[in-house]
Amino acid sequence: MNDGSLGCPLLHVDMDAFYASVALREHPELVDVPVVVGGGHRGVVLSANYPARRLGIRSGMSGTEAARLCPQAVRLAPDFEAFESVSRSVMETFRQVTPLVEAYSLDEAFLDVSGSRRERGTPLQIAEWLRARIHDEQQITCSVGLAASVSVAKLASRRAKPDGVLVIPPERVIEYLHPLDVGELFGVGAKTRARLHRLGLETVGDVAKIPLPTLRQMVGQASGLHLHQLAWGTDRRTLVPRRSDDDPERSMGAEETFSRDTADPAVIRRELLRLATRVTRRMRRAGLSGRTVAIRVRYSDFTTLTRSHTAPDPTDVTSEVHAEAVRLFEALRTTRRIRLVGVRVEGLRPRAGTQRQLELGARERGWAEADRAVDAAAARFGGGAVRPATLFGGSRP
DNA sequence: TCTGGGGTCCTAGGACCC
DNA sequence: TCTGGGGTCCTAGGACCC
Repeated sequence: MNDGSLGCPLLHVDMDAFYASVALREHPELVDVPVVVGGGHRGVVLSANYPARRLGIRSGMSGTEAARLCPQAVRLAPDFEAFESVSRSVMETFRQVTPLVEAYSLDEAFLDVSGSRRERGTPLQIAEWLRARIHDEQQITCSVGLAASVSVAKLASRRAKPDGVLVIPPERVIEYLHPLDVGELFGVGAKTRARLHRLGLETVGDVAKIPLPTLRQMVGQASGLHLHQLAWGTDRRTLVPRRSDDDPERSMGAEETFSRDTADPAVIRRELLRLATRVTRRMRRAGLSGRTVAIRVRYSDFTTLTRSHTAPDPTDVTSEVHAEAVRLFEALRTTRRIRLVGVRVEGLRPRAGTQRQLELGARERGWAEADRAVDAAAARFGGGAVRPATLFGGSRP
């Protein structure tokens, strides 16, 4: 059977208004009214259902603006445990079709079904089967783009939304791509789009016609080549089936916007401790440690800076990461009001067994043991059960 | 009382090494 | 008395993605 999808074995599956759709399963009476997930005090909209979108509400928009556009919209708090649980189930459904699944985010995945034809049919048949399964099992809809390359499949799913499928066969890629605005390309955001427009390049076709060396001069070596390939639909990006132990996360971080800006060093140190605790706990759970500690500081005027320090040895010890974060912060010698702080550990690698433990002095070994005890207690009694003493009693900033 | 939180990758300059 | 020239690491910033 040839339904036109045989040359398009790469699928991009994208859940429609994912967080809102999952949240609405618990509130069927709200499906036809505008609903927004997130967007509380100082927050942004994480997801909006289609009635809300029709009023101009978009994810990423500030809650204030969403409320202005639609004061009567119902606001629901995000339930990430529910989102993650639905996401895991959906990814499992994908893996029934092919092991080549890249879980790109909670609500998106790339699938390579080139090896599934004999058992499962054409790519288009597979796409429709998946859409039906997900709808039956999860009561949410998704859209699927099919193409010969990852980036074109990604564009196709966007065009298929909501609740649709779009096949872009290889011989139609150019005619499909070239009239699009450059900003539609995967990887071209607002800044690059504006820059390209200023250079007279408005459509994908405009970019395609520029000689590669000229393009590279305009936007840099790597982005130039990438952009050129995207514009011709020839990018060679392949699926990354799943991060494994050989390919761990490269960094882990946590950050938080204060409910009110603060210049109080004690409040900031305490927040750095909360964040360091969160980050290192996740690192230890994943068996990772890292040498570089970075902090991020956003002032009330939204200017943002980062400072980092790389130590000779990796660590996953809360007190060490916190101490470095405080050192970096104090080196700023700032008295300005601060909106957000963040802590991130970079250069993560699998923890080298007990090797470092043997080299540690008694004091450090003590901290590492204390962390493990805290982790164990947190695992039994919940994340908030055991905290450093300085986190008790202090009112949340 | 505009503007979250989690990430990845690239660039550019300086240090340092061979 | 030669404005070499790679390569890697570190730091800071920026763009982008969901």
